[in-house]
Amino acid sequence: MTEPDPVLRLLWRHRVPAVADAGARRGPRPKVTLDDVVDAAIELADRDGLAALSMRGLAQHLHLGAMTLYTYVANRGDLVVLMVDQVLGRTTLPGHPADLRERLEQVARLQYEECRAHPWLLEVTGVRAWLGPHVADRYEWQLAAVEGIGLDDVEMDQAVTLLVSFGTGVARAEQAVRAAERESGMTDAEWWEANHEALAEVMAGHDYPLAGRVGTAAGEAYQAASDQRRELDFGLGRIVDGLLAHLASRQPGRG
Amino acid sequence: MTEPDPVLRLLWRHRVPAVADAGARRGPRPKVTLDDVVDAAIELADRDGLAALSMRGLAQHLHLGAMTLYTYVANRGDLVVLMVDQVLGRTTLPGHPADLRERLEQVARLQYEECRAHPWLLEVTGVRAWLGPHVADRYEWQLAAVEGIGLDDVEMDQAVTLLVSFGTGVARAEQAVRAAERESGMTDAEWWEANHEALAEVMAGHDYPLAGRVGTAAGEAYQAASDQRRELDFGLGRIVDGLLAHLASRQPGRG
DNA sequence: TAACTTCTTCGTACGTCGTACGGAATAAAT
DNA sequence: ATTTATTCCGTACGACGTACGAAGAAGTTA
Repeated sequence: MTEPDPVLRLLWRHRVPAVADAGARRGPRPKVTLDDVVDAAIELADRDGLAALSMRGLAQHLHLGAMTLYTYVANRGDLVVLMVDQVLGRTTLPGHPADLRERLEQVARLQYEECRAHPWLLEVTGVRAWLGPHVADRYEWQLAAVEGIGLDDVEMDQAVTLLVSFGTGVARAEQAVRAAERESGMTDAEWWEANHEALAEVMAGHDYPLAGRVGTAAGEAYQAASDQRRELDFGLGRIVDGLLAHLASRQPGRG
Repeated sequence: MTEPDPVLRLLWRHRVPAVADAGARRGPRPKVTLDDVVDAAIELADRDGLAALSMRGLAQHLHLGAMTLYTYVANRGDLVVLMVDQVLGRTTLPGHPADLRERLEQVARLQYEECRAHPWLLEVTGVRAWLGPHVADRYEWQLAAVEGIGLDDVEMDQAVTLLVSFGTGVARAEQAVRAAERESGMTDAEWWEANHEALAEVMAGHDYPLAGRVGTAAGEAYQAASDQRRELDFGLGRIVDGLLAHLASRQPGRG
């Protein structure tokens, strides 16, 4: 058996009294708080993405030497863990509507909006679930949306996962477009303008009847960036239909 | 207007005759082919993940100097683009079953299996869609599964996106667990063994009735790694139910 | 007051990464 | 034989995360 992960104490620092009131401590007064560090990291990640968040850059933003950050956080991975929990804590969780459809949709839409507001959440990988207080709060809130509607425990988890992963997926597709634009420095339209000629030449003799027709239609429909939500609406409609039908098949007369 | 992206010619190299038959060329005979380079990169990414794939490591694997790779590929990003298209080309696309439900499910399951076989696909970001021949083939194949079932063009794209992003999402959740295990060097069970005590201490006084109950149930159910597919089955069942219901509401009597 | 302890701050340095640059080697074209 | 196009690759630069240890600040103790 190994030692427990020290990041746990940091994650729960605001809810564990013994950690919160540090009392009189030796050494120089810290220039900033851990909250400041994590907030600044979130700010930079919001602006430039998680990959562009460097320890040096963060330190400079806080007017600190690079290595000073390591008094607050053991390593970059732990910083990301703290960022995730802290940013989840910012959104106040709305109450669950009485209408079941609205309740289920809200779970997915909240996830979608949060990933839109903080796209770097989509870049986070390798993080053990169930770590921080706000992550736990969030899971509890999500489960409350599907509590008492006729699902067993495993199905509750599956339903939440389905809704959450769909909201995340739509946000990810949207973010992929923006990431490609940022990386190449040109919008989709500009890329097409610059490449459609070469693409036509290179694809000469290869037909994609469906992809050509549908891709064009979808491309035009999604021209207005705000219309990305149509995909969210469509998929969410189908998913919730499916979930409600599943419940109805269990205990007819409800829902 | 800027120049067309040179990676297009590389992507379509096997389908454009003028590119394929290089003819007599000057200079030393290349030690390897571009296909060799990309195949080796796929092999390394399969083993260690995309983040661990370095140009130096790949070059060493091919018994080349590090900078030699740049005669085959302009930069690492282009290499990843080529990897994606090339790995998609490896899976032979099955025919579409007559049964509509099976047809829809197959789209999602193929995506899931492919992401399981090549988890680094989940790490790929910022890639412009619609680039390579195999990506185009794939999109065409996916659309064929939903062609002629009563959806308009935009809905066809939405339905495919829904199925594909669900398959990807389940694979991603699965991969997240494996990534956390690899990164921390301990399995979920080992992590729990080492941390449940500290976690209980730090969470003292905070109740998560639903999360505790459901998380435990889900954790036990998913103990056997193969049971991750239960989530795929559940979600896919609901999604396809919803899609079929949507079609039925359009033109009753079909399905 | 002086010594000790503990804590924060941070400069230096190492090994990694992608890749810009330029030169050497090679083979076809002239 | 010379020119030209191409492959190969050693060196080097600026980023990255972070190990290490010194310098200094503030509380504790003698």
